[in-house]
Amino acid sequence: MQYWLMKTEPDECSIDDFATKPDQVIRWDGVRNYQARNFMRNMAIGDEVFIYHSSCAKIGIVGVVRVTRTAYPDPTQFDAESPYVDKRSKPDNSRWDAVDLQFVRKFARIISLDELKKLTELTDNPLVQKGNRLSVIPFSKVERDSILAKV
DNA sequence: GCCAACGTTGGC
DNA sequence: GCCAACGTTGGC
Repeated sequence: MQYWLMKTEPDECSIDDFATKPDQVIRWDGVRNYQARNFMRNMAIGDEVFIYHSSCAKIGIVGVVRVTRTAYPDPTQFDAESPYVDKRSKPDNSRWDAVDLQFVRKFARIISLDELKKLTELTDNPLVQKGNRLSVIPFSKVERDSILAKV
C-alpha cells in the first residue's frame, strides 16, 4: 500500500464529485507535468490518495479516494476539443497518463493548509514548501497518519 | 487580480 | 548543453 496526494481545483473536480457518486470511478486526467506523471505510473490498485483543494477559498485536504485502475494513456491528450490536448503526443507514443479513482471518505472538516504547515511530520513534504507546484505527491505512512489524526 | 516560483521550450 | 523567454501554478 502506497499513499499519495493529488491537487485539484474544486471547480474542476472536487471531493463532492466523488462523494455524490461513490460507486463510480472518475478518470484523473489532465496532468501535464513529468514528475507528477511518473508518480502516477507508480500507483497501484488500492493505493490511498488524499484529495487537496487548491486555488480556492478553502485550501486544504478534504478527503480520501483510492486507485481503481493503474496508469493508462490519457485520452484527453489526443482530443482536439480538450484544453489538455497535446499535439506533440502520438497514440503510438503516448506522453501523458491518467488513473481511475473512486471515493473512500470525505472528512468532516477541511484540514487547512495552515494546519498542514504546522504538522512537524510534513516539514519535508513538498506540499507545504513555498513555490512547490507538484500536483501528485507521495506520502509516507507517517505523513499520512499524521493527517488522519487531525480529522 | 497580483506576482513569486517554477517547468518547459527553443535559439544558439 | 546553456539559458533567456515564456506560460502556468497556486497562495495571498
